Amino acid sequence: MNVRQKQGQKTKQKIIEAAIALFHERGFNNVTVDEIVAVTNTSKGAFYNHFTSKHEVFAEQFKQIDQFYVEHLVPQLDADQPVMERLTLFLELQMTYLQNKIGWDVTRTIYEQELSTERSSYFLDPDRPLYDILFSLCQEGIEKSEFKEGYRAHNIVTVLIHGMRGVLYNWSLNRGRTSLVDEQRMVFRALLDGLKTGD
Amino acid sequence: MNVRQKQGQKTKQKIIEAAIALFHERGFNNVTVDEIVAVTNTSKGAFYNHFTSKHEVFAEQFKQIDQFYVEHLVPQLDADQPVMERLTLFLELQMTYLQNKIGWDVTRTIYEQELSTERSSYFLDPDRPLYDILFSLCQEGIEKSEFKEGYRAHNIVTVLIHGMRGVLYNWSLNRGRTSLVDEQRMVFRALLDGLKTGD
DNA sequence: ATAATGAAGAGACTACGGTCTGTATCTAAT
DNA sequence: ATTAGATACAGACCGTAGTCTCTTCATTAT
Repeated sequence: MNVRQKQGQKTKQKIIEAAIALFHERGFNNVTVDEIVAVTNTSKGAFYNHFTSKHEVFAEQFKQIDQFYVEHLVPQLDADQPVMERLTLFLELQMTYLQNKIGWDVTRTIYEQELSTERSSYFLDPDRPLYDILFSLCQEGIEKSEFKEGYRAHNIVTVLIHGMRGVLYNWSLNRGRTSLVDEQRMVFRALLDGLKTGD
Repeated sequence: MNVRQKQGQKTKQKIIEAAIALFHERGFNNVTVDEIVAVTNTSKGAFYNHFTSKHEVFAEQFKQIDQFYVEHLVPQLDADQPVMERLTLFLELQMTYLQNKIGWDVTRTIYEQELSTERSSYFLDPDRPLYDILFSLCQEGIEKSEFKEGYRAHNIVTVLIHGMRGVLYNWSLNRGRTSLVDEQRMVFRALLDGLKTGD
């Protein structure tokens, strides 16, 4: 990385940090791009050279979310446990993390952005790590006959993703006034009960 | 209603009809308020006198959705059938209606608006007819022991709403490329299976 | 009949996300 | 060493949602 690129990355990082701090402080919608470039002593030109939109600054911390799942949540899952137990634990840990570390405003902003923008969507990216995590768990679950007959791993993942979306959308809609962890528990208890083999 | 109010309502209606037509024609984001007031020979003043935002013009047709549920879907439910059957049918009819008559762009716009605006939210309005429909069905289901022990009607409604939100959000996100009806079937089969009494 | 009130509406104006053009400077090819 | 190209950045500019002020005129009170 040469001098020029290094300078660019420094500016980009400076903007990210200032923006995230401001968003956290006063909420995404109450922070303007003009303000971000003002406090960082940069310019619109610099900002839009590094990001395609104000929303995209979020993508930075968003990518860290899946990273966190892979690095800190998956290792907590005990491979000796049934897949169902592991799924339940994963969902519990995931939602706890989102509720306590990420917060509803960031979640809301991401959910809003994904709907509004024509640009590339992270939710629709099939290579998203979250999908791999769920897929391999579901695959294993099917092999061990923990799921009802007739389900393909892909279908179960779809169902689970729908559940997550519903729970997270609703939590965002309620501006964090509901308990994400409690609602998640209620929804996925029913969902997983409906998916598992009746014995 | 005096002359003045009558004139006001006439203007409002004119704006609604023109706006809905334009939205339907070219998509919500590609229609500007300036354009709407131009084709209706009105003004920004008139527009914002009747609506608090461009999004709100949608609310008009949105209210018709619940109206439709009450007037056309609920009557199709056979009270002799088990509640579970009726719920399944209701969801099927609901999603078919949304897919074929309302469309993903309108749905997407509503879902986006509900997240973005600080203003009054229709989704959060406890008096929304949809909630009554679901609540009374669930209440009856509990009385007839069709649901697992321990569930309150209120909880089941919450779970169902989460399911709907997830399915509809995802469908909007995919810009109608997935089959809402099929995905709904998959999700709610699992969900209702998990809620019903195991016998 | 006259005056006061206040809603419906017109349209200039503001705020802000995003674009466009221009400039300085680093890098790479000759 | 010189030159051509690329890129980080500055900041003027644009488009559009939403606001503010002002006018008009139906309605109501006196």
